Amino acid sequence: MPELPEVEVVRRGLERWVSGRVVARAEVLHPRAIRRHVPGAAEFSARMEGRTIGPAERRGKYLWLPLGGSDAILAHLGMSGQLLVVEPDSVPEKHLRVRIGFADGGPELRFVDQRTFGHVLVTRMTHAGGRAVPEPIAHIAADPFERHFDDDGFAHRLRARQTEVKRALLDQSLISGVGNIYADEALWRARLHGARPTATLTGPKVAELLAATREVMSAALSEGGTSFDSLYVNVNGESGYFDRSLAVYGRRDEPCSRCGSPIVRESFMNRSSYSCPRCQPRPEKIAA
DNA sequence: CCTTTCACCTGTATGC
DNA sequence: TGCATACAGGTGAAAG
Repeated sequence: MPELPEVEVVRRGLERWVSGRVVARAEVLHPRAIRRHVPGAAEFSARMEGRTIGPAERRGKYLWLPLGGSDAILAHLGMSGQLLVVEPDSVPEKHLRVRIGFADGGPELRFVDQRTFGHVLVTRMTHAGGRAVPEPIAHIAADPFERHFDDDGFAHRLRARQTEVKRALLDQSLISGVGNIYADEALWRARLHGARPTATLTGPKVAELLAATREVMSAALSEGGTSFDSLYVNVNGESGYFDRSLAVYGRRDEPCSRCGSPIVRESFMNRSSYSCPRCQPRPEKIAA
């Protein structure tokens, strides 16, 4: 379940193994993997053949490889997507969706995705949020590690929302890169229950939550990303693993490391939320 | 316009 | 054993 730290690990792998190389051919093995490339598979391949891959970039959970001329290969790993760099003659993976070969005859880039929630496409670049980004993600907010992320603006917009704080953290148009795992971890660090109405948070509390978000994702990145079901694999096929450092996620009934109370699991948006019932008390419902 | 819900997808674990 | 069900959950379209 790649979130920002895992995607950043992949970006670094692409930067090392793919940037600077010339695309020779691209093959689409599953149409759903390029469903957001409207012109179709043939155009997808033709669009990148002969072009040189630029430095790998990322915003939140999206990755892209500039092709020059304001084009880029944009990728999202979804739930189970992997970008692998492997020898061209290596056995095709069971869920191989797209393969991109290079003119130098070296290792090829493969997009492998069991659940095909992820996707790849070639797109034009545009300008959004003070930065050149691929057109399809112009609506995605800056992530908290971007140089120009606006902390005060984030606090202001979050507090103006009529929703709960975990929903806001997961809203990629407000802040990008945060998924279910790190949202729970950040909320635990900030001692907030996910159901807390955003409008009741003070500015300093939002700043604390933002700091906690950065801390937990920095820690994950320093250890190479998190994985739970072995589906997440970095660009060279090496699995990232970080779950020992998680305080609450997936730890139902285990003692909270701060107060010893058993961690509880609650259903949320057809997902799971984990929290400490003592450190993060659920806000009382206020009658309307 | 803002917020919430649901479809999309498949492998693994669990229950009867 | 076999079948049904729950679960993992990011995204964006659709609904409210």
